[in-house]
Amino acid sequence: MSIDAATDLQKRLAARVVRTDEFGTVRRVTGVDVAYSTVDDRVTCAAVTLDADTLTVTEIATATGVADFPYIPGLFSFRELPIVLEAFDRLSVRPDLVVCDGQGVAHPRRFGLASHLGVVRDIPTIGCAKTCLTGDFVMPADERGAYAPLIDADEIVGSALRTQPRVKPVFVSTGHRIALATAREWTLRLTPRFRLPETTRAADHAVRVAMKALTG
DNA sequence: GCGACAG
DNA sequence: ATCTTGTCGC
Repeated sequence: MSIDAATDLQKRLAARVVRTDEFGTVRRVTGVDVAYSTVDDRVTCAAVTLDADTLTVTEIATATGVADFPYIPGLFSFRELPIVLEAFDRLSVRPDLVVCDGQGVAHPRRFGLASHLGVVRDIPTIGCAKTCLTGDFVMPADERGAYAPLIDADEIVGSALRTQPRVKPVFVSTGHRIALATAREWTLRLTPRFRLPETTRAADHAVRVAMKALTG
């Protein structure tokens, strides 16, 4: 896939993103994360499902492959989505919500990894990134739950959300089938103790374990 | 042209 | 993303 073709595809698929709540009771929430090998060109993804009430792990699925698309800011999903889909599709139970380690519509063409995954699998997704890709924001107050709008081209595309006091905010945005305010609520619900959502932490941990099993 | 730039 | 030990704190 060429840069131009990927960009064109994003523009077309971005029109399918739904930014309002379109889901019922959330019983299971899945986190996905990808890790890169240092010894070869393989990438591994872990999709870890948690019980939404207890935040305990109920299922782990992993997949390993080769990343053929380069890392280009703005075209990130073309690099990670293939392996993410492989791991996600191995889950025996379809989750009600997915949290991605990356942006949703807080993206130059409003189509980050979370939106891409949400649209191609038609599932509610949240983008929760550790750093900002595009847009401007003022630093939210230093208290859990404080947030500031992330604005790009005069449009609110996400929120800089403080999940814990004295830590940097995370960048939350609609992935697919969820409103921004609801995405913030779920992010807070998933961060009772740490900066990042338990889903992301569980996926990060699982992918490291899987990666180490391949390497040593 | 210059600076910015998810993981 | 990854290269990377110890160390501070609950």
